[in-house]
Amino acid sequence: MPELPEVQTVVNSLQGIKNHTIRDFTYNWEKVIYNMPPSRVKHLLENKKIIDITRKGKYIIINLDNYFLVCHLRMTGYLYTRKYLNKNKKHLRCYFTLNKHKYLIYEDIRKFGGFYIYNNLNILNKRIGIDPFDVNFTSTWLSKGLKSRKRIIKNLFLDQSFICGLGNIYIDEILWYSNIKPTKISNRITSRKIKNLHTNILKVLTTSIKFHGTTIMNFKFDNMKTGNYKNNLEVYGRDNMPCSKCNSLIIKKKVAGRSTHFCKKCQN
DNA sequence: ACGAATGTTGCGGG
DNA sequence: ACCCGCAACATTCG
Repeated sequence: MPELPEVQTVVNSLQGIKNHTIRDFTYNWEKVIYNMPPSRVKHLLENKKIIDITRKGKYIIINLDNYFLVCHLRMTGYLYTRKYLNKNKKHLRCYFTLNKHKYLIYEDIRKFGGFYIYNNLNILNKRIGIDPFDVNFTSTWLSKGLKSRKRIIKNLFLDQSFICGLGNIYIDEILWYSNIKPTKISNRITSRKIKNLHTNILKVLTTSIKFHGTTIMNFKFDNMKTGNYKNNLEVYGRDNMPCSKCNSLIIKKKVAGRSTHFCKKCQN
């Protein structure tokens, strides 16, 4: 569920804990920290100050001075801060007790998400590709990237080591705006279309951030708020409904093992 | 009622 | 290089 706009929405909603200090860590699910046993975390992060909260791709990065607390929400993770803690929440997986009587709380229905704790961001930066809001993400960069590969465009965009932050929903939307069919091979997309594609990536993501992302089923931020970009969706979830450009019906079929929505007439 | 599908990622294998 | 299938897990949909 959470793709770049949703993750950015969460990051924005967490800015209030900047300059707070971690006092304690409590967990009730053993695998909530991907890269170490959670029993070590309390000692490691105690009294660490939150310098800032940023994002790369779909990763939330909490800078703790000499440590980085990195969170990935996967499908159903909720990360939020509250003044009070409800320990009875069914899907509460862990929480950080901060000073000033605040909590940083992590819930996750499906238990796919969780945290990494790193000394630096080398591993993360090596694993994931360019973020669409990175200044180096230009249409020239995109053009080189697409033309040097022969990959189905939907697969390529799902590959976070190429571009990070796009997922199933926004890829379908972006390709529709760009008149590119999801199965198009990357090196056969014309330069003119690539230029337009680059613009549409930024446009769709920026607009969605303005609407606090898309809530289809599970996405929530700041404990219970939902995103409103859903009303702007042109193809995702609109199979058998008319394309707003040409009126023919939106198709849904599996591409890259994922449900993919597109207009047969507009996208080629 | 039960199998399929759900937005993600990382892995092994072809 | 690249793609596929699957696993991690809980809930909802048809």
